[in-house]
Amino acid sequence: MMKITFPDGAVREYQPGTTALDIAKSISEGLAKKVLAASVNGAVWDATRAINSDSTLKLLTWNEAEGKSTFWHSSAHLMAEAVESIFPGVKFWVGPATQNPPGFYYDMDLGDRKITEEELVALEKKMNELAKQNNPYIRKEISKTEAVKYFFDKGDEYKLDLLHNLDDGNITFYTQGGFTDLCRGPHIPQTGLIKAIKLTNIAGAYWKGDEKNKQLTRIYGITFPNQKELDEYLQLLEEAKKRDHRKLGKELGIYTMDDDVGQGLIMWLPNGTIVIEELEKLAKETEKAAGYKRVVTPHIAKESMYITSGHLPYYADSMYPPMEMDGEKYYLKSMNCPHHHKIFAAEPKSYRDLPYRIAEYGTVYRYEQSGELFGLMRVRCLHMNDAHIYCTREQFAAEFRAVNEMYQKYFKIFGIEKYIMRLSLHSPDKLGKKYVNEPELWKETEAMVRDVLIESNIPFVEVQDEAAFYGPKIDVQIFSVIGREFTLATNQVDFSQGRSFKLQYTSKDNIAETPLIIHRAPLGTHERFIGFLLEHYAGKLPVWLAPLQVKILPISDKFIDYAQNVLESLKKADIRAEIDDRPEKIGKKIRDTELARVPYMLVIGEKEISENKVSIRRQGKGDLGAKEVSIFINEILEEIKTRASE
RNA sequence: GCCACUUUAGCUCAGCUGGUAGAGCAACUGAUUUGUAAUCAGUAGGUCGUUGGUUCGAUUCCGACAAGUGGCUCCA
Repeated sequence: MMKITFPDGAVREYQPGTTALDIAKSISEGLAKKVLAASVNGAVWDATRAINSDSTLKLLTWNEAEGKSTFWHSSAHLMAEAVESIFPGVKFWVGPATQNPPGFYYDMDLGDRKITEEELVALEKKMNELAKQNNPYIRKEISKTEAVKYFFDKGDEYKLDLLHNLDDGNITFYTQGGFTDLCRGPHIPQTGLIKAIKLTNIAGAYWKGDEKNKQLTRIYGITFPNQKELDEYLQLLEEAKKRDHRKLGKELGIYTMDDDVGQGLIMWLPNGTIVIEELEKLAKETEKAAGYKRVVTPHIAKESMYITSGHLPYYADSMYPPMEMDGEKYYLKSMNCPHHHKIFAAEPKSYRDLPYRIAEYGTVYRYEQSGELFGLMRVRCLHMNDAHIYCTREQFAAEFRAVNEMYQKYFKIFGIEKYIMRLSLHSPDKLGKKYVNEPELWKETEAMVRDVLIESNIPFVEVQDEAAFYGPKIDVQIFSVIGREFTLATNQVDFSQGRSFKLQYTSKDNIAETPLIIHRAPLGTHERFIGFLLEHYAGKLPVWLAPLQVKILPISDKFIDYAQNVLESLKKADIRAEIDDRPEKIGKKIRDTELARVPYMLVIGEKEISENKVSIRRQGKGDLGAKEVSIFINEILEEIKTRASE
C-alpha cells in the first residue's frame, strides 16, 4: 500500500497505481466530478495518471488557478480538434492557457486560408459537439523517433521544430477524440467537463514572437465549466468597457484626437487641462519639498546632441525623422535627459552642488508604431513628470530610495494598490545593440538597485531585457480595465550618459568625477497617468481633480438669484462651480449632473433660501442634508486641500 | 510595421439580397416654474471616413488610402 498525504495533513492508504480521480471518488462522487487535475508532490499531473508511491496530493478543481489553467489548456486542444475538422491540413504551433486575459489561444498556420467571423461561430459549435462526445484525454509516452515520424507524415514543421528541442524519453502525446497533439500536459479527464465555450477573437501572431518570422493565425477563446460563469464573465467585460478611459475621456470632455492633427496626438479639452494642472500642482509641491529645482527646455535639438546621448544609435526607431534647417538636422526630443544634462553642464559643479535635482514637465515625441497606439495610454506626444538627479556614487542609494518614497506617497494619495514593481534588467546578448556596451557597469548598477529595493522592503519581480539603453530601472506596472499591462511610473539608473556628455563635478579631493544620474517619472506622463486615473476612479475623480467640483441646482428659476450668490461665494473660495439654469425639473438636473460625475450638487429652493442654507448632494451617495454655504465651503476646501479620495 | 475587424447626425445605434437615409439622447425654439436620477411639443442637423472602380444608378458590391478597435512585435 502507498501513503497519500492530503493538504490538511490527513494520510490515507491506497493501492499503488490508483489515480487521483479514483482517490477523489473514494472521498465523494461530487468531488470526483469537479476534479480537473492533481498536484502530486508539488507537480501538476493528470488526475487520471496512476500514482505509484507515497505522495502528497492536492486535488485541483476550478477553484484553483492550476485547475483553471489545465481546463483552458485542454480547451485549446479541443479547439484544435475542431479547427482540424473544419480546416484539414492546418499546422499547429502552440496552444497555452493564458491568465491575462483569462482563457487560452492556439497558434496555427492555415496556409492561404482565412478564418471569418462566421467560421469562428461554426468552430464554437463544433467545439460544443466535440465536448458533448465526452472523449477522455489520453496520455501516451512516446519515443522521439516515433513522434518525429508522426509530425513528419502530417507535414507539420512547427511541431517538428518543437520536437527538435526535446529530449528522447521526455516526450508525451495527448489524444482526445480524433486529435493527437505533442504536449507535456496535464489535461482534464474528459472533454465533457467543458460546458460553456466562447471564441473571443482572431489575431495574427509572429511565430516564436519574432517579427521577422511568418505570422501565424491565433484564435483566442475562453471556456467555463458552466454557462452561468461564462455569462458572468461576459457581463464583467461589458462593465469594464464602461470604465474604459477612452469612453470616459469622451463622455467627460477630457481629450480629443483628430485625423488632421495626426495619430496618437492628444488635444486636451478644458476639463482635461484642469486635471493636468492639478497634477502638476501636486508634482511641483512635492518636488519643491524634495529639493528639486525646475527647468524648462525646448522641444527640439540638433543631431549632434542625440549622437552624444546615444539616442541615435540606440533609440532612433522611436524618434520622429529629423527636420533640416540651415544645413543642420534637428530632432524632436524623445526624452528630456539630454537637455537636462546640458543644464547640468552649463555651470561648473562641485561635490557641494550634488545631489543636483532638476525637474520639468517635459513634452517629448515618440514615433510609436501605428498599431500600438491606444487611447491615452500609448501616444506619440507625451508630457512627462520628468526629473534628473545627478549624484555621487555614495549618494546614490539614498537618492534612489527617496524617489521610491515619493512613489509611495503619490500612490497613497491616489489609492493605487494594484501594481507590480518590476526591476528591469538588461540582456547580456544585446550589449552594444539595445544596451550600451558596459557589462561591468550593468552588473554593478543592477546590484545597487536591487539592494535598495531589498533594504526598503519593497516587493518586486525581476525581468530580463526590459532596461533602458543607458541602465537598469524600476518600473511600476499597472493594468488597464481591458487587462493590458502598462508601465505607469519609472525610476531609472544611468551610468552611461554622464560619461557621454562629459559631465563632471569636482570632488572633495579636487578630482574631476562623473556623476551617476537617476531618471525618474513617478507620475509617468499626463497621458498615461490620466488615462489610468479615469479607469481607476471609473470617471469619478476625487474633488481636488474634478474639472467641475460643484453644480448648483435651483429647483426653479425663481431661485437663480440666490444661486448666483452661492456661486459667487464658491468662486471667491476658488472652487470650480456652475449653475444649472435650464428650465428643467430638479430630477432631470440631478440625473444629468450625476451622469457628468460632478462630485457635489447644491440643491436650492424655497426651503434653503428661508433657512439661508444649501442642500448638499454627493455624487453616487445622494442627499446629505442642508448646511450653511460657509460651512459647506470649509468642508469642501478641506477635502480639496488634503486631496481626499472620497 | 504585421494579422483581423470596424467606420452612417455631437453621442449611442437601425438601415434584408444596390434605387441618394432613420430612431433615442444631446442642441435649438416654445409651453411648463417644477423638491433629489429623464415634463411636453416643435425645429434644425448627415456629399453614410476619403478616394478610385463595377453599374442606368453605390451608404450598400470590389480595390486603395486614412483613422479606430482586438491581438503580435515594441514601449512611459
